[in-house]
Amino acid sequence: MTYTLPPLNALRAFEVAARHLSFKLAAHELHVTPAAVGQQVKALEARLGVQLFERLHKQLVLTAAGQAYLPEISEGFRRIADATSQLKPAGAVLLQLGVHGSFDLRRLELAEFRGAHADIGLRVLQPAGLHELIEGKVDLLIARGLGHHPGYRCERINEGSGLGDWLIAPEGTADCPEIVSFRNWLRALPAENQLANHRRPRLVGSRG
DNA sequence: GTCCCTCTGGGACTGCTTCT
DNA sequence: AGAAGCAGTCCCAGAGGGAC
Repeated sequence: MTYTLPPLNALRAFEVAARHLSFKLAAHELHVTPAAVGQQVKALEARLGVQLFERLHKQLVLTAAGQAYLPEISEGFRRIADATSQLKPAGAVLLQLGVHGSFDLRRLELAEFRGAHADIGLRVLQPAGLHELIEGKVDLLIARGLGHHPGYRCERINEGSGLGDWLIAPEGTADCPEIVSFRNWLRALPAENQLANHRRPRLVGSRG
């Protein structure tokens, strides 16, 4: 069977730009310039013969065609990501976690995570910050004092503590299975673990 | 002046085709 | 099978337009 497909790079540019409704933010996520994203989208529109965005002043708006197209394309990319992660042998999926310098890794009980998720290879880089995340040196980041950042999904780790540790992942990969697994693992940790960094760790031993 | 998108020209890279 | 040439693609920098 032969598939009639538009360029996948152009589809990806469309998907990200549609999520952000901004070429600039899309470019930030894809690590290219806004001009590159704009060209990809324009080329896609030309190829399809359908206008996907309405260009307003300082704002992108999805046309009806774009709105109809986006969920299908997003679902397609999600399926590809899922299929790829299922295809890889155990441990072949490498999740690179960046952690700010004052974070106590013993809070995370990483050895237990590795034991529970043998299919995910976990590598920790400390210290690491947003710079490492933007450069792609890490896949997700535990950062302090970075509540919101365009193009990235930011979630509080220690909810209600009043202290500022955040889990940050690029919007485009925030729903990847391995990142979802780690996020769920983090949420399932006991509250004392999540707060231990700021009280002083009382976990026995270092298993990280 | 600032912000965001578009356009243009050019360099770098990729992949296909042809030749040995 | 491997090397070389070439065309197409991709992306960037910089300039410009338009609205605030």
